[in-house]
Amino acid sequence: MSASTKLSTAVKALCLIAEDNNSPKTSTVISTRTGVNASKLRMLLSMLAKSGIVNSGKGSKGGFILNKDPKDIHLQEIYCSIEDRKAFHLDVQKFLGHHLSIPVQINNYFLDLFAEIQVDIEDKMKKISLQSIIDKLEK
Amino acid sequence: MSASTKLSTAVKALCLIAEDNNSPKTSTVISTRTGVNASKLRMLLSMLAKSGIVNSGKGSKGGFILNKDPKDIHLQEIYCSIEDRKAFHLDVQKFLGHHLSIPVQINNYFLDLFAEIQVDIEDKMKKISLQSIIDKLEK
DNA sequence: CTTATTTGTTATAGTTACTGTAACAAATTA
DNA sequence: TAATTTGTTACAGTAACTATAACAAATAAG
Repeated sequence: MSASTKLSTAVKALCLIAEDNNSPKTSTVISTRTGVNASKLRMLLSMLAKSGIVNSGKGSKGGFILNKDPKDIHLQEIYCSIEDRKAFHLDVQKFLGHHLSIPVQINNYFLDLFAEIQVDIEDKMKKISLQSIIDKLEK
Repeated sequence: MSASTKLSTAVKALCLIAEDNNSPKTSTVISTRTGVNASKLRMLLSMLAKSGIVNSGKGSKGGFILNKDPKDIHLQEIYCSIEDRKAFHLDVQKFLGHHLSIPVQINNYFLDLFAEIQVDIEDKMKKISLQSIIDKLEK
């Protein structure tokens, strides 16, 4: 599952949970509504639980609820919870040349550039709250 | 080869070609200096040739030369020449629900967001010329 | 206490995608 | 005619991803 698919899947799940935050939603219910496998959802949601975005409960009254107001949940936060890998997978090919060779210097140049792009993307995502996405859906 | 690896590899090749644009450089020579397989370089460079960034010549005096001033070659142009796939591979998972279901709406939301990010990245790349990269190497 | 439910995590089998290389026709030069 | 080099296709090997299954641990209910 790519970083961007994970992100959109997580947001789908969070929107469904937000519909009624009084009754926990199980991974099975979310799976039925989103078409995403329940195991996979549990993997994503357990990561969101670890970073305090949702609460999870086991057993017959178990499931997932939001642990924060949707106004206070931002895309960047969700993204960082579910994605270890730096960035949207912007990489360069390693080359074992000496320090001042062109390939090595270009690698460093692009590592810097891709890091900058990553920051830009995360800044953009910091400005987007879960609530703002929910508002757009209700239109 | 990921989009970003392709891009940095192409720039490496172009920088080496730019060193002396009077004598064409063969894929074998560029391969030796970059550590990238010659066949793969030919694939990349043939795409750059199709979009007019380099000229290629076959035979014993053949090889690749730049077809433009490095000041007039921009990263975005290089990127678009070598990459069919839209963007840095930002995707969402398809879901066959009805038109107004949350998963479908979220998919559309993220497709728009990722398209916006793609435009941001390309705008950034439009401002970077091959010459500006070469200048940084000579420092 | 036992049974049912649900998360959290690991494992697994099947498939897809990527990687590096080879191979060779077509074009060019000598 | 022979040597060189691009441009393109093919291919085998490997790595990565996908979807699902499986099950221990925790919780709730009867």
